[in-house]
This record gives sequence, structure tokens and C-alpha cells, in this order.
Amino acid sequence: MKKQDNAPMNPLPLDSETMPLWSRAGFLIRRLNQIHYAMFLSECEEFDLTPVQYGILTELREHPDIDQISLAQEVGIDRSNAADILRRLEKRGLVSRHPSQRDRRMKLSRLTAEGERITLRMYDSMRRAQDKLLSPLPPEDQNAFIMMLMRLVSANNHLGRAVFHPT
Amino acid sequence: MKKQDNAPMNPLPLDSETMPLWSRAGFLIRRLNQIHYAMFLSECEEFDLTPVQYGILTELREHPDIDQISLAQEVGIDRSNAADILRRLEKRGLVSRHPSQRDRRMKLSRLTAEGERITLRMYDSMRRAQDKLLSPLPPEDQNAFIMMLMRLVSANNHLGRAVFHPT
DNA sequence: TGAAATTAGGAAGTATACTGATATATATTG
DNA sequence: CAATATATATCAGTATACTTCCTAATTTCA
Repeated sequence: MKKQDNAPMNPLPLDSETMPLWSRAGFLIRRLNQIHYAMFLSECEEFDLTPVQYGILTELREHPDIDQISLAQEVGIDRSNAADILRRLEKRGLVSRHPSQRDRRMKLSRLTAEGERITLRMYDSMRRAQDKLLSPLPPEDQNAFIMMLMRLVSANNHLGRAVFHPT
Repeated sequence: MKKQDNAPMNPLPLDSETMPLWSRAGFLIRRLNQIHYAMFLSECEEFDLTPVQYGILTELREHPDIDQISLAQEVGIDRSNAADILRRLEKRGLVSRHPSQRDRRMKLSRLTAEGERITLRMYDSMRRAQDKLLSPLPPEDQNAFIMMLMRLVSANNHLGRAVFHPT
């Protein structure tokens, strides 16, 4: 504080000029998510599946007969959202759902033969979308970027209803 | 979802069979967007506004009497989405909308006095959410991360129905 | 000048993402 | 064992984000 005069200056200057939208991490991450979504849909056009739907399919492939809450936690979505998506995937014949014998509250999901086939066929397209998203960065930066993303997500993984959320 | 910070990570496995969700940039960006959204809502709880709503308010503050399509482009959302959000903000008395005299197709939006007041009062809370999101990274990495985000977004800005022009 | 193309906004529909409430099944405990 | 607490799924409601189709106003150009 080198200012000597005590005249009242702008008490709260127009700080939105100091930090415009395009310099805010939250804005950039939202836009990058939109961009990846668009790239994914473009690369996977023939399959007509969204990134989250494909995430659920790959998770079901690794954990057949999983319940909806566990699946939602694995994929990082809300349980209510997971139920919606599973209903659509079931309607399309990619997933089958059956009540659990062990715990009749649970509804277990698994891939159908068609779901398994689609999931495997989509893998390369998904990979192309990932690569394309990061392609503006030089390879060593791509790696650093992924590492930072992992750190940021794992440090705050409890947020966003992704992991166990008692009401 | 159980990976620890100090666990060995393989960000870009070349294994053609399985690239787990946790190593996919698209998945991590979606999760980080959820996390920022949750942090923003938490920091800005008293205002009951979402990140996108606040983005529109700050943009209206810099460009009063803007049309909906230009506004949507500035904020990086779809024009149909912008119309929805403006309708809600108008309903809450934060925004007023009136037809343009110059071009009667256009509907122009501007902040109300209350909208202006809220926007200014929210600035610090928004900043806290930004800082909190990046806090797991050391300061020099925070800067590098933002730079990479900007590069990735500007390189693919044509995707996701937004036109992005930092001024 | 008048027809065609373009542009702005809206309506309807779908998908993602979350909150809150409820019904039912299971688990706990007094 | 009965009362209570917890867990699972579903439903209703809201917000974001996009698509397609539509109307109306403006601009272009033949």
C-alpha cells in the first residue's frame, strides 16, 4: 500500500474484468466437457451411444450383475441417473435387468450378447475420441494433463454424488 | 474410484483391450465438471444460482442489451439453452428482456438492478470455488493446468455449439 | 421489386445430472 | 419378537445441453 491519499477509491472494482469467463477453470472445464462429448458422438456416430452410456457398458462388462447404486458409484453418476440410463439401455436390448435373489431390494444389471458385442466394437472409436481431444497438446503435456486431472478428481471424489451419498 | 494419490498410475495405457474409465480424459473431465459444479453450488449457496446462470449474468454485465444468440456464443452454450436460462432469470427478477427496435426478430436481455447487485456480490464466492477446485495442485501446476485447458478449448472451440472469442 | 436465402427465436423432444419424497425389503436392537 | 433404522429402487421435479422443426423478420440478389 503505497497510496497516501485517503480519498475513497473504487471499493470493489469491476473484478469481472480481472477474471473473465475464459480464464475461469470452471468455465474451461465445462467447455472441454462439451467438446469431448461432441467428439465422442462424432467418432461413435454409428453406435448412437453417449459417453456415459458407454461408460456404463464397459463397467457392466467388468462387473456383471452389479446393483444400480454400486454401478452409479463406479461410473461417477447419481443413482437416479443410473436407473434412467439403464432403463434406456435395457429398452435397446443392450442390458438386461433382474431382481437379486439374495436381496430382493436390488435390481442387478448385465450386458446382453448384443451389448457385449457393441461394447467391444466401440472401443477403438472411444479411443479415437480420447486421442483427438488431447491432440492439441504435445505428447508430454498430454501425459501431464491426465495426471493433473487424476489428482484433481481423486482429491475431491466425494463431491457430485459419485461416491456414497447418504441423505 | 479407489485409486490413491500415491498409487502407480498409467495414464495412457496402450493396452488395446481395456482402458479403464479412470484413465480416460473424457471421464475425468466429466467428473471434474461435476466436482466444480458441486463446489460452486456450495460456495454460492446463499445466491441459489448455477455456474452457467452466473456466467450469463457476468456476460450481461459486460454486454447489456445483447441478443440471445450472441450471448449463447459468449457463454459457450446452445442458443436454445440460453433462452431457457434467460427465461428463468427473468422470472426471478434478475434479468429483463425486451424486443429490439432495430431488428424485431431479436430479443435483448439486460441485468435488472437486483441482477447487477447479485452479480457483484457473488464474485468472491465464485473465486473461492475456482481456487478450491485447483487447490489440490501446487501453484505452478495450477497455472500450467489452466494454460493447457485454454489450449484444448480454443483448439476445438467450434465444437459443442459455441463460438469462443476471448477479447 | 419480389422471390429466395438467411437469421432470430420458439416449441417439442431426448439425454444427462441432481434433489427430495416414498415404498418396500432387509438389518438392527430393545 | 416387535419396533426401528437402514438400504435399494422408483417417481416427480428442476436445470443443463442439445437436436429438429417451425414461424417470423430481415437481407440478398436476380
